[in-house]
Amino acid sequence: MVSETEKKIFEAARSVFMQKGIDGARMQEIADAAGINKAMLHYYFRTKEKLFVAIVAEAFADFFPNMIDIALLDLPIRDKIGAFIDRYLDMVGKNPFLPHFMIHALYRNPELAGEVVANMGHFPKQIIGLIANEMEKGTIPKSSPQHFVLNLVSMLIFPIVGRPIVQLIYFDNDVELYNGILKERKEEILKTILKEQ
Amino acid sequence: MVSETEKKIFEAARSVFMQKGIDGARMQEIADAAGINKAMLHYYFRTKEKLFVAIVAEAFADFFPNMIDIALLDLPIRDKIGAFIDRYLDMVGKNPFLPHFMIHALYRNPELAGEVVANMGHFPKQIIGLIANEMEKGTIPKSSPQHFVLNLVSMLIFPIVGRPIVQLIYFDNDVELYNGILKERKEEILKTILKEQ
DNA sequence: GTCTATATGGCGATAGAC
DNA sequence: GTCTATCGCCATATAGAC
Repeated sequence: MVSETEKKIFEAARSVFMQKGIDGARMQEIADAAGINKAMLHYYFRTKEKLFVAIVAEAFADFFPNMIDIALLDLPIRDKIGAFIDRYLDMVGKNPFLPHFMIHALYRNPELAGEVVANMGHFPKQIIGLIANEMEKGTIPKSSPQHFVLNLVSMLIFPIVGRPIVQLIYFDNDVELYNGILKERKEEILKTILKEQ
Repeated sequence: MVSETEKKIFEAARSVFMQKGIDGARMQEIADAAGINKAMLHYYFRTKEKLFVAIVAEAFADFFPNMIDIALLDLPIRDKIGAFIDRYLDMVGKNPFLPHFMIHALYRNPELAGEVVANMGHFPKQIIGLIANEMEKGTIPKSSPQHFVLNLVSMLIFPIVGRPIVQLIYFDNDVELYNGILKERKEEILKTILKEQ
């Protein structure tokens, strides 16, 4: 049983930690966002770090199941990869801070690897196996399944996490222009990894 | 004229800020790493923020000239892109924290965009122009030069900045295995963006 | 469970002797 | 220029009334 107060704290903490990380976040800011006082944060979560770990664990626990069930869809591989891209961009639309948060959290807190692994199930093996299978069938270009997946997620995620710098350097910090580029990414990624001319 | 002490402070600050960011860094830690006391940091740089901005500006000011002169080499485009990849991986070898630092610094401090732009010269336009030119010549597959460059830097940089999470999820946190993967990236990236089967 | 008030320590920054 | 000592503040965390 989870109280209303605990839920409000959790939502506020998610918002603040996602945007500022554990170092940049302030317990007072989380309390304000939750509409309660600082003492309640410690009553429910004891320490700032425990609260942060809970948010990280939730983020990863939500992420993998949300991505993996696409592998189960009965679709041609091109559509399946397209759905994978759509799903990711949809998650990012709902929470623009998620990609940077996941990367930065594990970058600065590698000791949280255990929390992450506990929540990812068979996600990686399923994805790699799926790709290897399609390569055998000849429906996608034969190469290393690991590199294929790495290429896919790189071209999908980097334009998001690197947005502030890429948008600035290559697109004069033009937000609308960059939004347009992002809309074109799906087709561009598919054409590139499937090596369509 | 820059004193020895100032140099030592700068090197220590670079090391600490690169690894921990401005929020995670402590002036005391920088002073210890420099082998001097906290008061000297403020004597030379007045505030933590000014010191941080100086480090960010230096990082970007070093980066672009180091990457752009490859465009001037008289090489076939495949070799030129290969040299671009080599140069980047070489920089990362010397400073593994650089990619994440550059992205995170601008992510959390977008107001530093001005510092960055001031130091990047004509880097972006030169790169895009070079690619557009090669597409006209037909030496690389015709598409959008912007997406081509975005694909290239994505496949190059994401496996570095996302290393903690990618290595964990797809490679069981096996450091040696992941080092091997990174060594294969150059050929893999070239084959993918040039759409070689 | 929820609040106010406070303990406790660490932070960036400065004063001032040398 | 370099140091020690310290200021003033703000952070996390707790005590204790209700």
